[in-house]
Amino acid sequence: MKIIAIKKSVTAQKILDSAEALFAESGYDGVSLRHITRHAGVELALPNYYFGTKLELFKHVIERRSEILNEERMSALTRLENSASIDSIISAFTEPFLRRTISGDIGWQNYSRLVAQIANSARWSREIMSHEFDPVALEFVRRTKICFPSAKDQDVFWGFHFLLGAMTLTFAQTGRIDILSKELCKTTDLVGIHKRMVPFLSAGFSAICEA
Amino acid sequence: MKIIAIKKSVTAQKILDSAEALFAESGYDGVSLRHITRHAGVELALPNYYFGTKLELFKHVIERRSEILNEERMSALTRLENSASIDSIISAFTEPFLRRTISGDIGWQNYSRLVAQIANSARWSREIMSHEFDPVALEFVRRTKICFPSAKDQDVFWGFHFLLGAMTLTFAQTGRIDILSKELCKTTDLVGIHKRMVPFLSAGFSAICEA
DNA sequence: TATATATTTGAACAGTTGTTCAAATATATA
DNA sequence: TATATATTTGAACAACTGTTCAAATATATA
Repeated sequence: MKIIAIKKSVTAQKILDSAEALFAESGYDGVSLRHITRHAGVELALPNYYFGTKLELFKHVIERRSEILNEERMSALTRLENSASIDSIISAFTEPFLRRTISGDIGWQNYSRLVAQIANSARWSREIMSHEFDPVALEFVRRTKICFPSAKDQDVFWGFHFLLGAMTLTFAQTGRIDILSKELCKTTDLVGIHKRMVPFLSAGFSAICEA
Repeated sequence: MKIIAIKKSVTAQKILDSAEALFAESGYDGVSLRHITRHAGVELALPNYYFGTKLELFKHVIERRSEILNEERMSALTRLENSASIDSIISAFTEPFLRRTISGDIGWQNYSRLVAQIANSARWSREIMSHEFDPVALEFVRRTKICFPSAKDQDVFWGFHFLLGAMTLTFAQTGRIDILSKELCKTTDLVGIHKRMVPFLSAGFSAICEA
């Protein structure tokens, strides 16, 4: 089965959509191929026909949108001028994810929740996150170093790490903050959150990267 | 089975330890009762005897250490003077976790990884995180509000949210940052990370909570 | 020591798991 | 239209799942 065929097959896309939604809700092991095929309205044998094993299906789910996200982030980063502020560098990294997630596309919302789980899992983080997202992450680090010429490399890497933690939990949309704040804060208000997140992270970077 | 009996039974503790280690590695659905009992060297029926269902066992694993953590955080927060800085408030919240995790106790390291996954999972976050950790979180918010009198409640809640994301990913110890930074940064160097994390988060809070 | 309670054992239950495959059907090619 | 390729079907496989329980054993109590 070639990639071109998968992209064109509506059956393959239905399987990916259902798998994405269910994996986002219950994780890799919490979902069976029968759950996925029932949800997608297709036969049990079809995931194997298009994607191979369950694990390969899982990786296809991740890759389908990481390709898009990587392109958008990379082009946003390279579009910055050399003297770009830390605010604009952070935004270049976080905004593509924000735009996709708030677009109303339920698929991107599921994907966000799924990535949050993967990023915080020892089992998946190295295997999937590193493989999918490290090249763009390194470009982010490179641009941030230019912004803070006196910063040590480690400071920038740890800054990125804190950014990633804050960002993934935000896009995970767990709803916990809604309960904690007695509905004062809404998990779904991603635009409002983003307006606070970028200044929060910018100040954090400045604090540890400026000598 | 009474709680007192569970705490005294070495079998019950062996089951909790094994469950904790395996759940941390592979999540709730990635681990079977047979994995747990084999790992613990006990019979399959014993988790049911001591804890009931698999889900109840899972919750016992979480509660065992959340009780300790909550007490230590709460007493660290109440020990602060009224004019405490944001640095000291954040430290009061994050240090107990740090101390336990770096103590060398592998159980606490497993617990940290497990909590990170739960906090970023839509399925578990509301059910478990809110129930276990919200009272202390609200005390953290209350103290932070005193620190920033002009801050809106929402700003403080979102600050806490970003803190939680950065902290959980840190204690998750996924090892991804080691790969990204080509071993320049070490996931296991929690003391070094904490020294950067507190200033990072303090500056973030100040940025969004000061008028 | 005799009796009551607590714990452990080993097996069984029905249902679910990922994966495979030959046969059937649909679609494209010549 | 005849032939080749792509896709779908429905069933089967062995292994694994959480839960239950009566019987066996160990421990405490009187």
